This record gives sequence, C-alpha cells and structure tokens, in this order.
Amino acid sequence: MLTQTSEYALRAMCALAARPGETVPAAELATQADVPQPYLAKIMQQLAATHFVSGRRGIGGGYSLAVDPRKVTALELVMAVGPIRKPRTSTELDELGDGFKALHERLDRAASGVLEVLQESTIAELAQDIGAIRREEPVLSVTPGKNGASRSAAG
Amino acid sequence: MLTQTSEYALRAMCALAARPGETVPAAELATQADVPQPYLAKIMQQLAATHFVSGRRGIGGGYSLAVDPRKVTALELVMAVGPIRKPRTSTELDELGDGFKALHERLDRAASGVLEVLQESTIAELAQDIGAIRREEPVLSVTPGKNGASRSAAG
DNA sequence: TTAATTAAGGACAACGATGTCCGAGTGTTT
DNA sequence: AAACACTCGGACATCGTTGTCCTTAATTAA
Repeated sequence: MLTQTSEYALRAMCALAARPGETVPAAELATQADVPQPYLAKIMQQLAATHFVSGRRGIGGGYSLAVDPRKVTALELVMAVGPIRKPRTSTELDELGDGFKALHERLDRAASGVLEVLQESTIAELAQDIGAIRREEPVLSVTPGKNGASRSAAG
Repeated sequence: MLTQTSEYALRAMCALAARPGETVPAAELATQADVPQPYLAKIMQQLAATHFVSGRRGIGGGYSLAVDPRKVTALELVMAVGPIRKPRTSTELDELGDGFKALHERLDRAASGVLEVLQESTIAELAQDIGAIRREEPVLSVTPGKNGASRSAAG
C-alpha cells in the first residue's frame, strides 16, 4: 500500500518545505530526511519530472519547492512517486461473486482509511514541526584545513 | 502494507472456513477464491507450516481447517504469510529527530487503522457470507464418463 | 577557457513478492 | 506387494521495487 519510496518522498518534501525559497542540495536533504543519498536523488528526479520541485545544477544548485505546500496533499505526492493501490470498485466486487463481500468490504475500508489520511494532510501540515532541524549545522565542509576547520559542533 | 498474498490467504481461508470439517483440495480452493492455482498451493504451504490448516496428501486429500475460525483474526493470518509493516514505536521516532513527528504520526495512524480492522475481524466473521458459493457446482470432473461423476454437491 | 560543483539520466545489483514447475508422500486398485 | 492416481511440499523462474554506481549535462567561480 504505502511503499518505502513514498515515505522517503514525503520526508524529503517536508524537509524542503521547511526551507521556503531556499535551494537545497539533494545530499543535504538526504541527511536531514535520513534517506540513502543515491536513492533520494532518484526520487527527487521523479518529483522534478512531476513539477513538485525544480532542480538547479551547478554550484549553489539543488532542489527548491515548485508548488505551494499548503495546496499539495500527501496523497498527490505519493501518487507521483508510484502508483497507490486503490480500493476496489463495486463493479469489481461483483466479478468475484458475492461470497467475499464481508472480506472485501473490510479490506477496502482499511485501504480507504489510509487514502483519507493522506488526502487530508497537506505538505505544509506535515512539515509544521520541522525547523528544529535547522538548529543543527546543515552540512559540514570536509575540505581539510586551509582556512582552519571551524567545525566545533557542540556550540 | 497489505500484499496480494495477504488477500489471497484471506480469501482461501474464508473459503475453507465455509466448509467446516471438510478436506478441500488446493485446486478447488483456488477456483473458489479466484487465486492462481500454483500460487495458492504455495500460500497453503505457509498456512500449513504455521498450523492454521493441515494438509493431507493422496486421494481424498487436501486442506482442512486446523484452528477455530472464530478465534483467529485476519491479522494473525496476514502475519503468517508475510511480515506486516507495523507502525513505529515512539523510541524509533526519537531516533530520527523530532522534526518529522507530524508526518510519522499520521502515517502510523493510517497503518494502525489497517491493523485494527484486521485485528477486529475474525475469519468466521469474514466468511459469514460464504455459502452462497456452495450453490454453484464446485468443480466439474473433466474425466470423460467412465463411472459417471457422482459428486453432485447440491444435496 | 578551465576547473569545480551539482543535478539528470541510465545501467547495474540485491531483494522480496509473485508465479510455475517437478519430486515426495499418501491412498486406491490389482 | 506392486503399480498407479492423486495431492502436498519444496525447488526453480519471473517481475517489480529498492538501492547503488557511473556517465553526462548544466551552472558557477577562477
């Protein structure tokens, strides 16, 4: 029903929604969203192809939001990265015969519950608690010395 | 979340629960539950290994219920054929940082909804409507004539 | 222009879910 | 007992998802 990719996409999108206007590299998003970096890159590609984010290459590049997070639901995002298993139509139920009505009713009700939760949740709502992660240093420059490593994290 | 195998297992188990005491071949269950025959065989194996059903080989063999359908929940059955994705514990939520609380709360709520539906449904309840399928001829013996098909089920 | 940085895109590997097949075991018949 | 028919049980193949890697393209700084 809900795949791993779905959750990765939601986390990354929320992390991005917490930085409105900013262009964030995929590597940084992967760190904040706790997603394998190469795989998140793949997911971000899909989100860029479906115009949820826009990617910019080169120095200072990265991904930035291309939509209003208050108007995009979690369901739309999940559908963008992969087809979601929708509950059966009543027509399909008839095909199987009437014997499994009780079973299919319950299964479909469970599936509908998941869809509703996703439908009712906007990206902005899901990302509302984020911002706490901004307290930490985003990414540490690993270039050795030169101007002196100022990476004492415990501030 | 809920895999195809889960649904197959539930349908087959319901079909079996509608024939208490009987030993039904996997092929017949596959027909009634509308599941690919060779694949259902594999699922029935798992259900036999987990002692939900007991298999008997040879002529007149098949599968029979090994549990009380009123005391087995759909959740137990689903877990028997494959691990189900359970909601995160609050401890795991802390590991990821506090930023994604709202997101994970909703996702877990959706997952919990599915679990609850499965938990609240016993096999007996799900199979209550079955029996209608017994009106139809179960499987037609395709062996031509000889001693004549004496297996007219409609008594 | 050259070098550095970053996304875009495709090829490849690993894994589980799904689907198919053949051998082992059981009962019937001779 | 031996041969045979029937059915389960485990091994094999296929497919999509998940995850990694490498090459290419675009953008910026020097």
